[in-house]
Amino acid sequence: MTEPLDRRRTILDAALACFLEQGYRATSMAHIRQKSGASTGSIYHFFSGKGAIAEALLREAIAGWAGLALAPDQSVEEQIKTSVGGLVLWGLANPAQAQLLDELRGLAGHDPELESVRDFLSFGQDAAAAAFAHMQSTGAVRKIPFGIAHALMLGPAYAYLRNAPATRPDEAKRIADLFAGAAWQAVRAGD
Amino acid sequence: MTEPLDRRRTILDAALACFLEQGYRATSMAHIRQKSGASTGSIYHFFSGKGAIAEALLREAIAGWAGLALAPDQSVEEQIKTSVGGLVLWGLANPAQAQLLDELRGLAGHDPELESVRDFLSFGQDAAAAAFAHMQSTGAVRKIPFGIAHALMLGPAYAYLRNAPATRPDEAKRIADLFAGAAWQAVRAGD
Amino acid sequence: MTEPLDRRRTILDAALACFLEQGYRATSMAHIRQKSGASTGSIYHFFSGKGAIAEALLREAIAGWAGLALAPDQSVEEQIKTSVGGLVLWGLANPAQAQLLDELRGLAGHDPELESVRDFLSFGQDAAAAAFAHMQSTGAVRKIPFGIAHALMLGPAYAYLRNAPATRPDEAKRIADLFAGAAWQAVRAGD
Amino acid sequence: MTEPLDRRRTILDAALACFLEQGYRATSMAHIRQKSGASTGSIYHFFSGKGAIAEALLREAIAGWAGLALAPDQSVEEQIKTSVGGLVLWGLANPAQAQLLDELRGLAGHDPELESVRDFLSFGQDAAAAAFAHMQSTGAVRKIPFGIAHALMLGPAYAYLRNAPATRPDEAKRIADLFAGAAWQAVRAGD
DNA sequence: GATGAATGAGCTTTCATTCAT
DNA sequence: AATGAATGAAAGCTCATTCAT
Repeated sequence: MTEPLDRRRTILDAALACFLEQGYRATSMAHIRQKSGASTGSIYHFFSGKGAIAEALLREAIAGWAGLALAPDQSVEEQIKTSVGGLVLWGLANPAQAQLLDELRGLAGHDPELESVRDFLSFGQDAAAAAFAHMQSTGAVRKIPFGIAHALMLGPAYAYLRNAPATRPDEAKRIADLFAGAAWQAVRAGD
Repeated sequence: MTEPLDRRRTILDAALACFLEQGYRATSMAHIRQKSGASTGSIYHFFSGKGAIAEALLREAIAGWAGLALAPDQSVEEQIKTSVGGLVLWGLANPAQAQLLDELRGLAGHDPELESVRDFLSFGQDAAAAAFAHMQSTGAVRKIPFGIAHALMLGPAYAYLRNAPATRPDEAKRIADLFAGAAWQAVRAGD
Repeated sequence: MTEPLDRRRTILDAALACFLEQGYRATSMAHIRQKSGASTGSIYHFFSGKGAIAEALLREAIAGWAGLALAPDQSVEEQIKTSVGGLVLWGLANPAQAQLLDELRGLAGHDPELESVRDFLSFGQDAAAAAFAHMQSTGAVRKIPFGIAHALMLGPAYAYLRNAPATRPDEAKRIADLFAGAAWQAVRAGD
Repeated sequence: MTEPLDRRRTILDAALACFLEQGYRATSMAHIRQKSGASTGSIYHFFSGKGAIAEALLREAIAGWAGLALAPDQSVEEQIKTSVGGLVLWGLANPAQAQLLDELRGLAGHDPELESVRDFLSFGQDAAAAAFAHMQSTGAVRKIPFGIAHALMLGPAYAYLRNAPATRPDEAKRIADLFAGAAWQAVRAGD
């Protein structure tokens, strides 16, 4: 079997490679076509456009990073630290995907072809906001608007990952703990 | 003289208006031409391209925000709080410019036509790194790499300003203090 | 049996709906596929292409309108009035189909994929020409080329139906009589 | 001067040639580009799109045909005969342009890129309607809706020109008179 | 009878930039 | 200083049709 079983998979892989190499904007459908070996029509048979490919990749990338809200038996402190630390660990282990995520987050605000990406990301935000509201109701975290809390917790991680140098796994663990600790300090209920 | 004295000014104003309305990427030279009333040739007489217009606007925007390193007679705590708080105050008072700054920061990493913007921004980073190194040498702040410290201090502000709601001046002050305080807590020398 | 007996019928109905909604040119095979629920392959199993679907629909539409030459025991005046009046009545009662007929008549002249439609329509013309030649041989109508006579008789009806407003049945009868009378006046043997 | 003075003119001429040869729909911007020798950008510098080129050509074509309402000192009968006969004479003398007019009239109803053509044509209709209303107020023509009168007067001419055979000038005069006479008979005030 | 993946030429349009005047 | 005509590569996307299963 020289022919790949799943053409859709081939296209996604090629697109991811292109996006990581040159960025989303600089990647044209022609690039993806050449890299994947699929025809133009085949690509559009599976995806409605460039934005839809990005969205599919983003869903996969984020599925690879555990997600903000999970493990309900953890303490609030552990939940937050796990979320933030997990993001940093994932980002340092997958720097290219993290940069893609960052680029798409930036572009989604302005680019109509990334509307579905915008919706997808804001959906994640809503879930996080709900989880945080619950934490506030137990008195575990500061009574501040979610927008501010979110910025305090994840802003440093996003900012760091944007320009992070290559990092060895053991270092990555220490850095992740550092950001996780800072996030907790920033939002824990005041003394 | 019905003709404005400074054509260059007219072009910059028109470009800023376009960038704020539609974003940098979605703004074409034709848009700027129409909004400014200047001819294509005139625009290229003053600016070498779209990236150069963006850079000029960015320099003006950043000049409007005091800058990281200043007032050498302040304490380290005051310096950091002033820097971070000042960024937040400026961003809440000039939300459109703050969004432009954010968009350009994101694009500069990938877009060749924004190379000079990238250089300009990284120059600011270098100055900030030097100032932080000095603070570390006095023992006032944690001994962590500048990249991490920078992310801890300014990451939350950048993240918040990206999606910040419209804010009244008195509220803005409180929010700025909140981010300034958090930045100081995150990097002050450990207890 | 949830599946309809006649897939061909389903496809024709869907295609007609599409053509009426958006016009023939703007309707893609994909539209027909979606509206009909049939697969691409199924459509091509029954029809050799988009033009063939149009032709099939046109045959049905025209079958619904009695046709030019009929009822040989009528007087020439009645034959002509019946033909023209019948066209107008049919067109006002089926405005959407009439518009489709008009669109296809216009396109068939230029579009290679509508060659069979062109042939079909010109076949009708030939029959009408023969009938008219017979009328001329009896001295009942003017000795003018059929092309001119045809334009005089049916031109007004086609022109009116193209933009006709919605019409109540009783009004339609009066309008049809008006066009029928004018057609007869235009081609009857001169006084 | 080998270089044409007016690039816009060159483009229009090339476009007209293409439209007449292959029809509007079958003509691509690439065809116009090749035939005119102008670059893509140059074409779009002068025209906002294919529809705008068609509109410009249509305005010229119609300007070449005197127009419905003119010479106010003519009798109503002369006005109508001049209009209809003039259309036929023009159409037989310029069969290609007449076919283009016909094609565009047909397409303008459905094609969004011909919206301006539709507006232009309906504007002409409005003027004709006003002129006809005036004729009705003097009692010279039948009291029938303008839509019907318009179809009676011009429908035959349009229908004939669509398929008209090549015609010698002297024959054209006779045919034009025939259609003009029929138009007048169809709408003159009843005896 | 039926499916839908695959094709690829072709489409209109955008755009930053150059340069003769 | 200023003009605007001219450039042409590149973009995202459509679509009728084919064919192996």
